[in-house]
Amino acid sequence: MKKVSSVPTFRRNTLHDVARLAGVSYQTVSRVINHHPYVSDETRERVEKAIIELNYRPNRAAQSLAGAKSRTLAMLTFGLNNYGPAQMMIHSEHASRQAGYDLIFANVNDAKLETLRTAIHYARYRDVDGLLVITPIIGMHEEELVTLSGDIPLMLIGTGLNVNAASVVVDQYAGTRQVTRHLIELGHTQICEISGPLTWYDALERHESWLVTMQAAGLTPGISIEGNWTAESGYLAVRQLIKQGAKFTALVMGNDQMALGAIRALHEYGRRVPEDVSVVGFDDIPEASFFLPPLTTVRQDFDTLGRRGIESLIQRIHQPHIDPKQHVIAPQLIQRNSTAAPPK
Amino acid sequence: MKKVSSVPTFRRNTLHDVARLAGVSYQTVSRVINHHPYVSDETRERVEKAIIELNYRPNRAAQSLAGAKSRTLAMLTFGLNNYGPAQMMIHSEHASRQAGYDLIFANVNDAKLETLRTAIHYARYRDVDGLLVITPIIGMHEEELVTLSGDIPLMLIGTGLNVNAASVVVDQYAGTRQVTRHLIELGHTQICEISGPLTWYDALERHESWLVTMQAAGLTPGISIEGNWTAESGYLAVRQLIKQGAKFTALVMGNDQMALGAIRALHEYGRRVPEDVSVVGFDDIPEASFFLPPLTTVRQDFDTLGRRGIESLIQRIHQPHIDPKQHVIAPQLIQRNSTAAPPK
DNA sequence: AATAATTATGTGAACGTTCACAGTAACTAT
DNA sequence: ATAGTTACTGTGAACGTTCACATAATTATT
Repeated sequence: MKKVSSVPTFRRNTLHDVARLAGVSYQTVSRVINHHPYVSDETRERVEKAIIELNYRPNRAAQSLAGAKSRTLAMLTFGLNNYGPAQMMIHSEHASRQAGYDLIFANVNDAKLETLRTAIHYARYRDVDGLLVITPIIGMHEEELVTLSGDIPLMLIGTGLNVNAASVVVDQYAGTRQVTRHLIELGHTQICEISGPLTWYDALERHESWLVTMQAAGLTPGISIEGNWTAESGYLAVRQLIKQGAKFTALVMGNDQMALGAIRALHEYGRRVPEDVSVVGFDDIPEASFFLPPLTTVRQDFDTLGRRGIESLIQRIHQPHIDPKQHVIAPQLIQRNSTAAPPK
Repeated sequence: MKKVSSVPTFRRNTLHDVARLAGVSYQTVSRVINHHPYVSDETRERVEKAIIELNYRPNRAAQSLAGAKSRTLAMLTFGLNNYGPAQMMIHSEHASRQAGYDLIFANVNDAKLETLRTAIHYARYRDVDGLLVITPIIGMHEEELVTLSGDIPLMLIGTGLNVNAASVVVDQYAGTRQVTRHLIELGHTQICEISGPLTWYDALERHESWLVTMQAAGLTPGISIEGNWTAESGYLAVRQLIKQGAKFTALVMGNDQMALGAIRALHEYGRRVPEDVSVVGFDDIPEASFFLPPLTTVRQDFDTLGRRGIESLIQRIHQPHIDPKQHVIAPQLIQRNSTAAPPK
């Protein structure tokens, strides 16, 4: 004899069930759900009671099919392996759910137009109400994204400053300016930089900011080497710097991981941080304060970035006619012990 | 005069459009999409051509509403701030999409039954085909989850060993056994442990494994302190250990971040790693090889964990009658330079 | 050769919701 | 009193798909 499943079959309650219990029509229930005006207080209360009693929740598929909002947002992510994008995603999910929206993800592995086109097309068929795209690298076809998304409200996160689209970004210039000035004020004049990959907005903007800040202070920028965000690339770059006999008393690193690699390389060559060389990072990952020594860095508030992105997107959904605006978030210098005055 | 939007309205192609172009009924198109038998090769080809020409993609909402599979999986995550859960999520997303499923996320902030009930209820209304739940902590009500999920195939990730449900886990016992034996073989006899929070399976199993391995080698386990996965907790715990005069030549840390904190604490007290004290971590985060010194640790393959989770879930969807099975993934000892023979 | 089984295609209904419209009752202004 | 609003509620159709069933064409079986 076959074993019969004892799992109770899930009976979905519908508008009609609620309507029956409340003694109204299904349409009235729909109105209550969607906060329409023109429902009497008395009726609303009765319906709300029935909704709670039946533990009713609207079927998203039906809502979506009936031409209403799908209450779903799509997020296209790029570079999820990196701390920044991953953090943005986590915080976006949170903000999204809090606002009553579902969030579906699609991670994009390259920035080819065709890949993006497919991803957006997919989102359209999903009937999403809005689109959040993490565009950290240059050449992610921002203009085409705007075109492709068509009538779906679009929001970019972590894109370049002054990109002409609705977006939320951190002011990388300001971050690097602060940290570079900090080094200059300590008395450093020989400052090298190991940047992130210059195909990334963040890296390019930090690099430019470092150059500009140095020049504004009347200093000659030291050597700059391009890394790839990993600790290893920071390690290798600093070794290279030392091998080729570069003179420096401070290093501006592309991010915290690269700073970690730099510290290790310096250690191997017997250069103490911060006594011989000052090192600064970027991001303020949770571990940064436990490096040897604790790292001076720039905090990017990914929490705010993700949350603001979602909030602005939802606002755009409700008020599509307001002109796209770029929200700029200020980063914050975090002084710890990896920076000090240069040796005499 | 009102400005007219120049955005071309997105005209969704439907089954009927494809049917018209191919000269068949909509039902036949549906059959082709769903790989039903009983479609002649000639017809199938014609329909497939029409699908490509119109760039047709089925509307998920309609499919879902019509009672078919939704081709959507839901993932309930817990502790996304931690490296492990975040990695699992990223890799699950990837595997999921590769298999043609959408993945929606819901992060759960506590393990209360009520919270879980809400999350699952939500997934049910979403008509998901399967449910993937990250259950890293003890008391996440695994049995209730099985009940609550009812007829929706359920898969747990990162839960306890020997939990009686379909699941994918890493063998934490084996990991800690390897790393502890490694220390013992180097000659250490005084080994302390700073564990992760013992409400987590991973932490508890590693703790037990450390105890058992020590005893099996005829050694008395040193002091054990409970931390909370953060570098800070590792730092504080080691300071406490030193202050209370504990004798140890090796430390088994709950994870890599905690190991980082431990190294810093030891450094502050002038104890060298590994000459005076050996330190081991767990996870093998990307930065681990750039710690000072590079960290000996245990690699957990989160890639495989996430991918296997999705694959097994999809398999369960297709073959629901196969008994739930626990997949165990072996971790791997990674020897670097934070371990050495104890001082004489 | 007739019947049954298999293959191939089509038709109507249903899923659970919103939209457009049609009412009715109550209140306001003439 | 009468028409004109305004507030509230209800009815039928539609969204794009799959399911259950019906039918037509072909092949297998007796």
